[in-house]
Amino acid sequence: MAETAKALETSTRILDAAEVLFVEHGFDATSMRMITQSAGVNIAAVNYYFGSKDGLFKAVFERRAEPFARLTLERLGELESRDVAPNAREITEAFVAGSAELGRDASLGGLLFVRLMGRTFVEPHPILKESMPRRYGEVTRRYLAAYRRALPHLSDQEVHWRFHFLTSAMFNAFAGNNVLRLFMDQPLVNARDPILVARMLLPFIEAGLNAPAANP
Amino acid sequence: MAETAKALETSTRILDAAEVLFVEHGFDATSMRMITQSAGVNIAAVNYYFGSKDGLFKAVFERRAEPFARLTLERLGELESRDVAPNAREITEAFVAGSAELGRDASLGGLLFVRLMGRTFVEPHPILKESMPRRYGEVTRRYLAAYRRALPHLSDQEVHWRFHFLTSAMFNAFAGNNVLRLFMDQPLVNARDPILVARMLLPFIEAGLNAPAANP
DNA sequence: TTTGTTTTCAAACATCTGTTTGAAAAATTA
DNA sequence: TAATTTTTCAAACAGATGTTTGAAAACAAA
Repeated sequence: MAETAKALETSTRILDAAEVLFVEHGFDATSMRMITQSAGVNIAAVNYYFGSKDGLFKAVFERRAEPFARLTLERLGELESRDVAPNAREITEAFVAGSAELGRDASLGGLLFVRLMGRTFVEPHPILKESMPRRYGEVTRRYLAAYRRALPHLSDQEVHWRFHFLTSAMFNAFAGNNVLRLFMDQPLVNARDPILVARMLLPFIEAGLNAPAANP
Repeated sequence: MAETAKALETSTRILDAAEVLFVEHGFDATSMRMITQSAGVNIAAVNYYFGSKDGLFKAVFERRAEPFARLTLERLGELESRDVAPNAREITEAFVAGSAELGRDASLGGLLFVRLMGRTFVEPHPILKESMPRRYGEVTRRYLAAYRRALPHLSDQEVHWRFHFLTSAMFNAFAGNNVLRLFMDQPLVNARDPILVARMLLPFIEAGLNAPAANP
């Protein structure tokens, strides 16, 4: 199945609709009927093309996973092919640029995938347990190694901690998961424009990474 | 209703069970039957004491909201009553200390509430729209003002952005929402111990806050 | 066209959802 | 004690959930 042009168009419409709804409402709060209605297809189509709702979720993720991994690895590769070793700022720029690029190009899923990532950290769906490390293991390992070289004053452990912090800040920022939006009536900052977010984010992260070690 | 000792004990058992389950599975994926079964009470008890599932969620939040707001405001108040103006590190310590304290004291909800907060940024429940700004508006305003004074080289806007970044990193760190946990098979960093998290977090955030402005 | 495959569709499936009911039990008040 | 209120409980409620069915429609290959 899913070989003809017709089938491809239908399954794509389902993926597009599901992506938006999963990001907006989360996995559990998004029903099959919401998805199929939004996609303009029959309810049975989801099970026909993706087997189950879980299968659809996985497919939604898989479609964006490769471009994202490719983009971030490409940027890092360019950096490391130079003759001078990249510093923390440049490595971060490569990573952020990949995300921002993804966020700008609608054909790559736009900001939706970044937001979906942000959700997934908080509520990881069991079905991704296996595919995520396979897809992003290399990305993570290579960025961690690059940071390690750029930050010789930090231990392995502490480099991992800081990567944890920077990705949290980054994904939430791109997703617009703003504390202020929740805590204040008129938040001053509520933008999701990837360019603006990246510009605000970079000085913060660069300084945070270069900070002295916590361990004495 | 909810005046006798018996009623108080029952409603507390419901709140405790619901808190754990909401944090673990989220609002939608947690059913009434899961909650009442875990609490050892009849299904109807939730509607009897809290009116509805939404009402229960609000009650779960409200129970922890006041102690958290009080703790963070107390720490800031102590700082500002000194004769020297606090710097960014000290202000952050006050904020983080409040969260860590909450995380350590089980009677205050332990880490559960911090994790629930983390979830709420990503999937804000409509029922909190009104109560959150009322509860945390003052906390946010006072911390933002303190940061503003401690970071005169930053605009209002940029202070807000950095507060956004620091809270994202903080809540995710305390909640253990680790990118590495999702991306790698054997994450080096997976601790949720508030003391350790706070020690790793502080140098990163302090440096990030003090970083030069992004705007030229 | 005829044959075979792929795709759509309305309807029904069993199961789970949050909520309500009305009576029994327990606790409190008089 | 008896009268009254508060709290529990099993059962049922209407509606939504993901999934399956089997036939009709659309398409492709012969």
